[in-house]
Amino acid sequence: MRKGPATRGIGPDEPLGFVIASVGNAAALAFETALAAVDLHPRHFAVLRGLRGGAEQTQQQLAASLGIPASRLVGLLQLLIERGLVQRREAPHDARVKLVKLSPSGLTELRGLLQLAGESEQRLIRGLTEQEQAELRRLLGVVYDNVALERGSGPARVW
Amino acid sequence: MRKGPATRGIGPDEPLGFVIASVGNAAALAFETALAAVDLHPRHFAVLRGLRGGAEQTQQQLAASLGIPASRLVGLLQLLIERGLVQRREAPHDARVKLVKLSPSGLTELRGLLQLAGESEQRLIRGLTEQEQAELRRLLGVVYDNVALERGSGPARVW
DNA sequence: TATTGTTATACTCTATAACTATA
DNA sequence: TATAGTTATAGAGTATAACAATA
Repeated sequence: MRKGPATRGIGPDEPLGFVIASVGNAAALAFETALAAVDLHPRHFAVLRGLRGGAEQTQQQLAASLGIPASRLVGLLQLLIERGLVQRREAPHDARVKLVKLSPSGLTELRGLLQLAGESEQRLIRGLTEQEQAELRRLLGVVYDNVALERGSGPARVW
Repeated sequence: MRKGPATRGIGPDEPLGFVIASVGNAAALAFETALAAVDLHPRHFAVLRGLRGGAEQTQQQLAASLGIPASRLVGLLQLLIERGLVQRREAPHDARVKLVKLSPSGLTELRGLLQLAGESEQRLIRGLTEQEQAELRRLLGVVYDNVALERGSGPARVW
């Protein structure tokens, strides 16, 4: 043998950019699969996550913070409200505005989903020591910053 | 301040799985943007790449190796043939079968695209030493293998 | 009957443009 | 006029099913 270092399934001459992209895609798919077990999609998770602070928000605010058109939020909220995970009421001072927030069971659900995400993640990083995990996070952080630099703001949403 | 370690744009408590996913997505987007400059999409690049060996293949073979339905390959090939990047002929022994391969200019084009990918990648990993790059590759390789283990085969295609 | 490439169909996801009701 | 939420519309991308030619 000649060099040594040992990336097995991955083709050592595979461009690193492709490796990052395909591993990232696989990570997203793994989480999507995990979420499917509770019949949710990552985009619903993202909405719940956007409400994690607990405070009431207008749909405009929430949509803006998620980086999606308000019209798209409508359908996502509909499902979450049907399931009792999100509460909605008319704003007292302006009948046009609606305020949404996480319901108590929505908060519980969100915690469960984060747990789920953690388990999915554990399967991804199985075999890495604590130090290696930290190093991976640090290195990806640099890449993340480079991307953020190249585009206007931070990397786009995954879903 | 309280803890310290220093992933800047990224939120140190962001789950590592999400970090991988969003960085990977950003890498894919960056390459897509780079490809748009020559009016191609990553999926066309993938087809060219599938033909990189130079040997003739049937469309069935090519589609299978790319993991897409043969019907989907039709449109992709159409564009590439129009541009003279791919050549197609009827198989001599079986009139149902068509054989495709990279044209000479297609090979040139592919080399240029790989160059483009390399430059895009360099912008991603800017600031990492050679050693850090190798380490990142190694760590991602482990994650890659974990994913490959979890699902049947290797991580899915990016596009 | 079976297979190759192709076309038709149907479905999902998306953004943008209307629309309504308030202000 | 302007704004919040909603619904309608249109477009892209996809997989599957149907199809025509050949084996």
